[in-house]
Amino acid sequence: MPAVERAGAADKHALGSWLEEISATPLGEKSERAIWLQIYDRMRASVEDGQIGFGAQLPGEHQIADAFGVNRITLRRALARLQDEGYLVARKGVGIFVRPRPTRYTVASDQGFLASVDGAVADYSVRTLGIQREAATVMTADKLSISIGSEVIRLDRVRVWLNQPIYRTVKYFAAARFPQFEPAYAESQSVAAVFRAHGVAHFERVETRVSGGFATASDAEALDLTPKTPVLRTAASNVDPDGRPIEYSLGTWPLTTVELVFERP
Amino acid sequence: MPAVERAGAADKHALGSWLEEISATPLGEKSERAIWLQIYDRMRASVEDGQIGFGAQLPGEHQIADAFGVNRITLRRALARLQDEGYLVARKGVGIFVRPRPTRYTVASDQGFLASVDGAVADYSVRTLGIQREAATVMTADKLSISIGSEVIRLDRVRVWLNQPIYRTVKYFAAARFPQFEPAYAESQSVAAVFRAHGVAHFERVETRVSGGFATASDAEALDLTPKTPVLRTAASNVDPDGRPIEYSLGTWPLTTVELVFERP
DNA sequence: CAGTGGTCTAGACCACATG
DNA sequence: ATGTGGTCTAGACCACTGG
Repeated sequence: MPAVERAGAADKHALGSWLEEISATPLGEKSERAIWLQIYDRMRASVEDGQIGFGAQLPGEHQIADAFGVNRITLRRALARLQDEGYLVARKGVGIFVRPRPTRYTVASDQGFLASVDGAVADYSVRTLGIQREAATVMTADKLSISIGSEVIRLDRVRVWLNQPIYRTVKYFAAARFPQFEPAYAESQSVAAVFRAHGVAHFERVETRVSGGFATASDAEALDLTPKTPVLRTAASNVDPDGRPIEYSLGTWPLTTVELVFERP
Repeated sequence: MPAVERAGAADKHALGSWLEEISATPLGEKSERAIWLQIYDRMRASVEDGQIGFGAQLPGEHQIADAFGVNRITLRRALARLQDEGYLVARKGVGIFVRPRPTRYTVASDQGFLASVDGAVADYSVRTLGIQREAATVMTADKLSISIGSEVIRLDRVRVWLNQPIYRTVKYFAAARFPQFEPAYAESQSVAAVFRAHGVAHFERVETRVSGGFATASDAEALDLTPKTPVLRTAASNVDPDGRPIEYSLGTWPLTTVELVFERP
């Protein structure tokens, strides 16, 4: 299911003219700039200028390739790059869609999410993808200071901005520490509320690690991205006032749509 | 010029057998895993196991494709991914080389570089790519709290580990603040020493921003990467004890070879 | 079922670096 | 002059999704 409803039939007509417009001017010599890069330039500008709306479905690849007078493979290189940058999503068997993305998105990683966000708080929400109990792996056991195999709660969520997924987090908690996790979370959809319900009034982020990688299939599904697209990954640990770890959180962000800010307090 | 001298003629023979080995077992059904991914798996494992040494030149693309019995384009998808991950570098007109890369590389971004590094300090060094004076742009003027167009010093460097570039930084300083920058830097190759020579004994990092992008041509040259490969970018500001900005630093890191650590002090 | 994107082949020409 | 990687074409079949 698309994060944003796809454009209706009325927009389909508009897309025909969009394709005509964008492919009207002949492409330049390939010696100056590779053909696929020229197509990339035009399509990117077209998306950024809003000539084609968020959520709209593009014409088929064959059709676009024909309009530009290039081979489909050549066109696909341009599309691949636009997908890497989060402008487009390809859904196999369905089509290619314009992916809503902020031109730039800034979040201070050592604060709570809503406190650090630019713009209206009302535009943001959270979508819970899953919550389940499982056995602690070597990594989660280490990060939560519990024994391997003991029960952990795994919470899979996506932050949403204007109906568009911004980033995904998979959070781990020691089940023994939060026996009422599920009901408390169901009420509020808030981890901080679950903490409060268990007597943890404050918590603090002690460490954040940032690395890069490529979107897994589940990343792609959660973030409305094409699989294997490059992403930013974060790993963060939160501790309670006594310094005991209470949360280990893994984040995945589309590579080029976010800027993480770390400030010295 | 390669960062690591390429393997000599003796290794060329070894590479012939490397190719025979890696392509000996027939590829599986493409329905199970895409052919290019199967080739990617094998080549990556081969590089990680050290079956092919750092700096060695691979056989030509046509030759590798023939050995696997696949089309060159199919092979190139595997190579592209390996380049994205920093395992290989392609040099147009020359060949493809195994790129030395640490399996994982951890650096605490709010400390000095050498203080934060894993392993022997002696293995690390810095290579200065350029140092020049230019007019402050809107961005650098803002970050250094100086007026647009006033003189700034631009220092372009690469951090090197075991002869292999790890990351690139482009640093900006207000020229008025450091009149003796070039001679002081020439002596020590150290920015901290330049600061000390101008009476700045201590400085502090106040902010680091992390984002993602793709290697520019100069990034690729400095880091020994294939152009357009995904990278991590950092932007950091350092201030003197009075809180005045003295350095603005832009870093570029191969996407998957580094982990940045931000700790709460 | 028809249409989509994903993969693969078999060629070809080019710009580039090196000997 | 030769060999390299970079680009592009013209086909083809597949798996998947939706009506």
